[in-house]
Amino acid sequence: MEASATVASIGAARCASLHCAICADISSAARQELARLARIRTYKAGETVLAESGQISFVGNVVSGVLRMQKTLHDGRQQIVGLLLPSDMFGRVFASVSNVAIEAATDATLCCYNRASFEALFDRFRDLEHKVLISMSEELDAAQDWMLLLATQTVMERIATFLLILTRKKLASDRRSSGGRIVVVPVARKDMAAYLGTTVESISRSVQDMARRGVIRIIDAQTFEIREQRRLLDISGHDPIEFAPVPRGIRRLG
Amino acid sequence: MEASATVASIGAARCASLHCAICADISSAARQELARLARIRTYKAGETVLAESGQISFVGNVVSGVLRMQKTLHDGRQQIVGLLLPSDMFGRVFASVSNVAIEAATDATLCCYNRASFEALFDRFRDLEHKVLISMSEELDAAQDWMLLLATQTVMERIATFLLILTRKKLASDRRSSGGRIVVVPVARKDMAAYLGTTVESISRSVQDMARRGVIRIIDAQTFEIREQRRLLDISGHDPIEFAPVPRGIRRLG
DNA sequence: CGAGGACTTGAGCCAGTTCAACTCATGTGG
DNA sequence: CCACATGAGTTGAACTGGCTCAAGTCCTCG
Repeated sequence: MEASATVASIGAARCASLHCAICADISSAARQELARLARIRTYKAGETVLAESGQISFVGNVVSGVLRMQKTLHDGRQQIVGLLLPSDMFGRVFASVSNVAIEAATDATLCCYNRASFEALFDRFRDLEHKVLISMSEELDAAQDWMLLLATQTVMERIATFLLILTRKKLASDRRSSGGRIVVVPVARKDMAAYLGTTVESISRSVQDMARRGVIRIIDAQTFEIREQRRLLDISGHDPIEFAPVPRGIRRLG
Repeated sequence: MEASATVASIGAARCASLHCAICADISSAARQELARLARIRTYKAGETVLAESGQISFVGNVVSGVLRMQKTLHDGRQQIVGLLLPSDMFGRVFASVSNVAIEAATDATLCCYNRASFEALFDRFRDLEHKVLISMSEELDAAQDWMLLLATQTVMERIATFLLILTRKKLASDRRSSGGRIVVVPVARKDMAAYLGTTVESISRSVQDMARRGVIRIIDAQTFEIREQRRLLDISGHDPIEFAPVPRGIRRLG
């Protein structure tokens, strides 16, 4: 599938304009080098970016759309271990083969760097390697949070947590949003189920139940209005502070 | 509890002799610096090394015993997100507060470094920072594997996987072992349950069942003989190659 | 010896799965 | 433009793996 992706190069100026996590907060020299290496790739929903157990020839970050990182058991059961939203980094430095499959959950645009070339920049630009380490650290935190969620929480609690994380991410990315009352789930029920470790049926039942109880209002299958943030927090089983608007360190989703 | 730990400094020679993951495979200059910073701390089973949401004042690696990394929901439910065995690194660089609690699951000896001093060495010894990045990468892989396990596998499958991972780790650490037929679970049932996302009762039932079916033999509650490796693999739901003896990259447990 | 902890075993129950039927919305081609 | 297939989501009903609660055994330690 990889072959089907459209590839294009971009200028240094445009690279900075794409609100890209890697390019942000690094020296302009490093940014220029990155822009030289950057290749824009576009994927249709369902296409594979990196295969499980496949070569990791490039890394990069999401410009638009959503990627899913998923793992599959040999009998077909699968689990999404992370969703990558715009500005999130994907791929893994210093790893030749991937532990997870990375697929486009929606149509997506990615800013990609040849992995070897990207790693080679670490020697000249220390802040780049540091940035990658910090990103990995946040991903690990998120993974550990998710283990707790998968192992101990009910389906309804998981959904509440998921909605709150989406709200927080939205607040963090655009300040001008309408008080964060509207949440758009960026993926279909199937992916939501695979991420939350449950089934589409159970998701449906819990979501409808929350709507019946007035905690949320269903605008469409992907769009919800949060009517009672406080009760959603109670359901999620988390301390309110964990979902305080625009926290000190914005944790990534995947 | 932290205060109760016994602290002692060690000489450069002894540091290398402790088969310590951080000191291995780095320049002798770096190893000397590390030895100067190293402090040996000992903990009794149950003591806290780093508290959840607490300051991360030091990092290091396990010399003997087992640490558990665990997270607790505010209603008390908790989950072990990683077990740290001898030679594993613990703590988190560039993070001031901890996302997980790190506790001694058994009596343990740790080789510790002041976090700030440790991080300061990164400028002079690039291979040290690289080593930390690789270690974090492996921890992330393990976390993603565990998410798959927690979300999709049955309790029996999880136990089989756990035993196979322990077998592989044992094979990797001492070659001279007796064909890897004997597995010693290094923690009590309660921790095993918290790690596998289940209860002590369910563990007990599944283990007894595997013994009844002749897959394993129970020597004592912590010690098992693997009688039919092949069937254990089938139960685990993994490809045999994933548990090939002494694989290329030895993945950590937590 | 008694207390307490670790592990096992039994019985009942329930959250969430599975299977199946249904409603929409979208797209395709004759 | 309609007939029909296809996929996404919802709802219902029955089933079940694993949890909870309770009662035991065995071992260790003061």
